[in-house]
Amino acid sequence: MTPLNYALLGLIRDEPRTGYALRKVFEATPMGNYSSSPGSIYPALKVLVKATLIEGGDKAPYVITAAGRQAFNDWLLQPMAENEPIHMALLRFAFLHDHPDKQVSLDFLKSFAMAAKARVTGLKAFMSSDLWHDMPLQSRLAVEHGVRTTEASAEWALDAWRQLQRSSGNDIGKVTKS
Amino acid sequence: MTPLNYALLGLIRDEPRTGYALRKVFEATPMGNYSSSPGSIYPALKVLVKATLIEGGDKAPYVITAAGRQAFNDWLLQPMAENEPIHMALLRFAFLHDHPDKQVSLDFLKSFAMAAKARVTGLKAFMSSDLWHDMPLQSRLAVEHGVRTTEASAEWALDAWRQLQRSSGNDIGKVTKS
DNA sequence: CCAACCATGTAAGCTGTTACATGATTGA
DNA sequence: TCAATCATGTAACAGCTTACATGGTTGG
Repeated sequence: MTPLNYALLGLIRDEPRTGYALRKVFEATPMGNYSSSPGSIYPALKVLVKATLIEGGDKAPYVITAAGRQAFNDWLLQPMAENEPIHMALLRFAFLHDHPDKQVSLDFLKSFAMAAKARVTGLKAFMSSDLWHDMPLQSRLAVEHGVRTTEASAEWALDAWRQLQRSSGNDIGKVTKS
Repeated sequence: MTPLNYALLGLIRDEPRTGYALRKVFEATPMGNYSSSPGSIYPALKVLVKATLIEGGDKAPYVITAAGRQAFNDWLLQPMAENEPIHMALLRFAFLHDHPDKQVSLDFLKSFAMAAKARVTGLKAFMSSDLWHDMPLQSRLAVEHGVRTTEASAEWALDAWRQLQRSSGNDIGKVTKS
């Protein structure tokens, strides 16, 4: 299961879509990072069908299967690891939207903030090493960039936590949905 | 010429190194994003030798050639494009350190800040679109993350500009170097 | 002497991209 | 009718990773 596979699976979980509709999503939203063009999407969809995570596809929209839902949830529910690429973690977070329990999203954001802070700590450790002092200014500044953006990431997580916390409450409009 | 090729070329330009020494740099510094392990580095070095951008290599350190220096500079001296991946731009910036004219680095930072701001504008445009309002909170927050970190990027560029501006001045110790 | 590190390499495979091809449908 | 868009696909390649293999050198 590649990143793209999960992205596709998630979009299909949200609502049944054809391959073409999926491509449109990638074109129209910042999810475009996850590929785009036919050469990756159509083969990936076939893989998902073979793995019985989705079904459909003869001009009909793809639909997620029970197994697919299971696999997708397993993936979603892991906390963020320190070495998980940030865009991966964000993808997972975005797909937590229809999880019935808001607390899951809140917990995820906590783990996100922890991971980001751990990375900052790692970079700062490097900045105390011998190597650091011998580096030219431009190189040191480039590392600083990493610190700054990762700190911004961590702050975002905290702000997002607060926003989500005071948001309209659990699972509006999806009571007893199968 | 791949990202890794440029990273290797730059490190060899800074000082002659063996393949192993290059691997150590990737292991020991945040440049580790640009690969690591033998399977990528040694083949890449051979490619660079074949392209006559570097020479050496029989247990001897690789050294950059005149053609290599030329190619590397051509790559370095382009301003940042809006769609250039940030880590690429940062790699280029880091390698500007021994350019005799500090102004080049300053100009690059300006283009970096512009590119970052343009991206923020793009994201904000998306946030005014119809799609935006139909997106669930988590997805919107994920997009916000992009805004926050990209803004941090732009601010970094401005701060870096100031720091570089008041730094020790042009080309210390490299007057009349061929 | 043996573990650890120096140093280089290859083979297989995974992901994804680019570029192309195909044909149906729809609106001006 | 003709361009645009819907819709799907394949072939070729790029770039990198993992895992393995190999042999030399050095320090305890």
